Amino acid sequence: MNITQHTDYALRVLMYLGACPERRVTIKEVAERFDISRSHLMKIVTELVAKGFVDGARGKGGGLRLARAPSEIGLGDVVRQVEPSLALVECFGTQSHCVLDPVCRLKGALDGALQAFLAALDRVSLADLVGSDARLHAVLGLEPPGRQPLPVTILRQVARTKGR
Amino acid sequence: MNITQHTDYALRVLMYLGACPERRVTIKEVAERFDISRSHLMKIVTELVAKGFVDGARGKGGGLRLARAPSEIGLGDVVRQVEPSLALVECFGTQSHCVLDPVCRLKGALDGALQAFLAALDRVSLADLVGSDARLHAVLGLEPPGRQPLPVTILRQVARTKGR
DNA sequence: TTAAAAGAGTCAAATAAGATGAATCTTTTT
DNA sequence: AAAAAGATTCATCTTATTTGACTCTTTTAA
Repeated sequence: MNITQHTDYALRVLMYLGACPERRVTIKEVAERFDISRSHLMKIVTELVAKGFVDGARGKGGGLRLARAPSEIGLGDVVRQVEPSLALVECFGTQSHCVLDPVCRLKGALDGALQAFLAALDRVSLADLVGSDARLHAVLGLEPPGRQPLPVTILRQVARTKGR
Repeated sequence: MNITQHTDYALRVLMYLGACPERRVTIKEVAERFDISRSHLMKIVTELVAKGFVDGARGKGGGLRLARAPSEIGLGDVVRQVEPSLALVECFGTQSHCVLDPVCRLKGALDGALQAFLAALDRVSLADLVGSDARLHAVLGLEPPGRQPLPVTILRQVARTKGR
């Protein structure tokens, strides 16, 4: 059982944006920081924009920022909307092929567990993940909140050393 | 997010066995009833035997039966032991490649949700799934509890009509 | 008004996990 | 001994996911 990297990265992008509330962040910057391809990350971001989590601006000086306050972004919402499928087993779909289906209580049990899973995530917001201290900034190589823009050239060098 | 069919079938096999406490059931019979290949199902059963959920007997007159009472088999246990991986995201493993890892609270949130998921399953036993009524027997085409052995020839005919 | 920055979209390919089944081996009972 | 039944091994097929190149569109700043 796992969630897709797609969803995983979506959550991490939101964390990155939550850590930089004072400016717009470009996809390129995030891609280099996380060391993944820009094209790949683009799809994730595009979806986050479409689903209303992120506000994207085009053109020179554009970039990304959270569309809502971090405290208003629940992890459960993100997972529900971004994860491609929450059908734990085949029979969650419309037509099951299993002979047990008509009387099966397994489906109900699994669905209950799934709801418990999502409910646990609902209790956590992006604000909880980002926190108020500067540790996240430090790890991301960002300035403390309220300082100058990011020195992109340095980030590029960091990315180069791993080569991708 | 999904659990593997492997785990799904493991649970269904246990349900089948739970519905037939009075006799040993062969893998072939279960495979035909669920319309999946014997070889495939074999691996699932072998694992259930190795993990102590099922008691398998070889030789003529052999077959499968539950190794414990249905009320003593919790769904959480089964999922924990049978599902190949419960690492929701990459960073659950030993070495994460994510820059956020040292300060990441996402991992904790996801793990909390996973524990809630498993805890919900812990509250359900195989006995809860099988129930005391005859509905499961009916769907499986089995005799009501305490009657003669299953007419295998009929089951074979049923399986043939779908061809596999 | 034009060039550059940046996001959006399309397409195809590479991976890897999972699912599948054939063939053979081993054990046990009649 | 023979048949029944589970155990093991091996190879292949399938599919979701991951990946990234290439091109298009929008928008801002000079």
